[in-house]
Order: sequence, then C-alpha cells, then structure tokens
Amino acid sequence: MGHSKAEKADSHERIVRIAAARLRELGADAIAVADLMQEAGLTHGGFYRHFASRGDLIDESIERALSDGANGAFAAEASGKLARRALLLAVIDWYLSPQHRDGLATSCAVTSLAADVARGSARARAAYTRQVAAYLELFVRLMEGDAPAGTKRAEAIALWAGMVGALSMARAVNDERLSHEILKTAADDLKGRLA
Amino acid sequence: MGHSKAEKADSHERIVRIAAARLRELGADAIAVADLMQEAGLTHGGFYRHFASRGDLIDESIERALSDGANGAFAAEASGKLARRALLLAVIDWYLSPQHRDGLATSCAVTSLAADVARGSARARAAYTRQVAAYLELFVRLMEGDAPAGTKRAEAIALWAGMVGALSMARAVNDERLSHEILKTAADDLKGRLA
DNA sequence: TTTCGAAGATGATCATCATCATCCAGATGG
DNA sequence: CCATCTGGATGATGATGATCATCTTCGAAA
Repeated sequence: MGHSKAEKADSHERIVRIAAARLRELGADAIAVADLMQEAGLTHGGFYRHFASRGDLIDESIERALSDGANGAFAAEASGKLARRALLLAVIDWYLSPQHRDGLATSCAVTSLAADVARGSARARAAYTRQVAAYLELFVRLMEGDAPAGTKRAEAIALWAGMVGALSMARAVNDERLSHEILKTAADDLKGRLA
Repeated sequence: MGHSKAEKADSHERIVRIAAARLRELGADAIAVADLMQEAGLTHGGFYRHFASRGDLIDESIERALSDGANGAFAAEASGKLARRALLLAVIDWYLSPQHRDGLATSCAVTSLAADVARGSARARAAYTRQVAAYLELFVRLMEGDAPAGTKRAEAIALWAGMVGALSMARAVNDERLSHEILKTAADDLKGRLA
C-alpha cells in the first residue's frame, strides 16, 4: 500500500464512487463506514483522514451521485451527434428503460435519492436543486419548435415529473407486467407530447 | 394501564398508526422500536407481544400507510358529492398542494414510500402494487368522455406518474420558488389534459 | 373471590456502528 | 540517506438498538 498524494486522491475517489452507488441502491441510512471502507479495499480507521464525519461523506456522495447521472446527458448534448429532438427522445427512452429501472447503482439520483435528499442536509438539498434546475434548462434547450419560453419550461417540468414518477413507481411495484406497462405507457405518452 | 382485549387492540392500533406516520416522515430505517413504543405511551419490552419482529411492524405499517392515503379518495368517490371530473380535478389539486407536500406524516405513501418499498420486503411491494393498481382503476373510472378503455388507462398512468414525480421533486428541492413552480405547473398541465 | 393467562414493565444481552487514540510504514524534501 | 509528515491499520470506546427472559399486574372466567 502506498502513501503518496496521488494514492490518497485515488482512495478518496474510490470511497466516494462506491458510496454514491450504495446510496442509490440502499439509501443513506444503510451505509456503514466500515463496510464501505472494506469495499474500497481499506480499513475503517482511515476513514477520518478523508471525511470530517459520516455526514460529510453522505453529502459528498449525494453530490457525486447527482452529478454523474447528468454528465451523460450533457456530454451527449455537447457532442452534437444527435439532433435536439432525437436526443430528447433518446433520453426519455433511456430513462424509462428496464435497464435504468434495474440498474440502481448507476441510476439517475434525482429519482433514486429524492426521499433521502428531502430528509437530508441543506447541502444535499442544494445540490439536488441545482441538478433539477440544470435538467429543466437542458430540456428546454432540447425542445425544438418556436413555442414561447414559458410554454417550453412548462413542458419541461411536465416531462421531467412524468419521467421521475413513472420510474419511482415502476421500481416499487412487484408485478413485472405492471412495471413494464408503466414505463412503456409513460414513455409513449411523453414522447407523443413532443410532436 | 389496563390489560383487556380491547386495550390490546388499542395499543396495537396506536403503534401501527404512529409507525405509519414516522415511516413517511423519516423512512423505514429511522424507526426505532423503543422510541416508537414510548411515543405510543408504552415501554419497549411489550413490543413483541404485538409483532414477531421489527420487520413485521414495518410491513404492517407500510400497508397501513398505503391504504389510509387511499381511503379519502375512495370515500369521496363513494359519497358521490362531486361529479367525476370535478373529483378528479380536486384530487390533483390536493395531491400537488403545498400542504400535501409538507404534511409528510399523513401524505400519500405511493410517493413518500416508493424508495423504501422498492428496497423492502415482498409483502410491502405487494401492498404497494395493489395500491397503485387500485388508484389507476379509480382514475379510469373518474375520467369522463367516451374514449376507449385503453386510452383512458394510458391517460391514468400518465396522470399518476406526473403527480408522483412532481411531488417527489417538490419535496427534495431546497428552493421554495422552484418547488412551488413544479407543483403549480404540473397541476395545471395535468388538469389541462383532462379537457 | 380465587385463579390463571396474557399485556405490559424492567432490565439484561448481544450486535452493530461511528468515532477516536495510537501505532506503523512508506513517501517526500532536504 | 535521514527526518518528518501523513495515509492507513489496529484496536478501543461509547452509543444505540433489537431481542428476549423475567416479573408484575390486571382482566376474565369459574
């Protein structure tokens, strides 16, 4: 085991990355410092060289979980590979796909952490707020047509709410058929509105 | 302190009712047996006269939280005081009101417990599934007009997803202005679709 | 009224966990 | 190479919390 600056940054990164995944899978309350460190290949004692407290780790990993979900969409926008409408349709399809529903560890935190954030620290809620605002602005940018800005924003909110709500329910429901119906119906409905 | 059958039922009822509230406020992981019993005016030791385990209590109170949210809507439907469309509009307005957003303890569990249920027991998920299905059927019944049943069901899913998603985000967001905008815009949009 | 069963109280027990003091070893700057 | 700094390891410590054994007390039935 090394002790250089770079290795410390590595460790920190690894801890946060794992925490951001476990957070989305199991919720903030289920993260135990010792387990986390073990999964990162470390022992529990070193934890406080990286974080002032467990709460700090939670906050930092909530921020991470929120931002790393968004990076994909923003990167795709920047790449300009897809036309704006096509990109928006692709985002909807991905968001409401069974893979996204089942891949909690790497899922969009706006849905998977909503309840944890609502009960969380001011820092976590501020990060969540920024992320929601950024998504709404992205959606507005991606909407084609010459509708007024206010209309586009209302459409973006309705779109985003529909995505988040459908995914939440599809995850909690026990019945694969109903879960699939929710995802598919919501996706078709939301895509249909963009026409 | 009495020890009659009726008093036992009373105690049980009190415990479950309090748990169902705390559950929605704080999440399943935050419920401590001793705290709960104290809030019910009892001591922790008696708990196992009522539940085989803490997990059983969680399951039972998730079921309670889910059903007591719905009772209001179904009762209103049965009373027949409002026309179907008017009732549906009233449900949307209530669901997306600041009072519902802030009154977590008595809120609709389909939103507030979605993440807990998704990680929860089969029993909890089955109860959630039943409740979602029941709401969807209610919404279909409340939709006026002669659209085919399939269309109505798709509308019901889109409506329900929009409500759940908007409420989730409105709760997690830190900025009152944005939170209010989400609630208001989603409500207007969803009500507009019923025209 | 007496007895008995069960509700609830009291007080362990055992596990889990966050936090911290202390120690060890490798890295870094001279 | 040495001296020191610090990341990480080891091993408490104290708190919290679920579970259970045991005792107490009241209600119900005889």
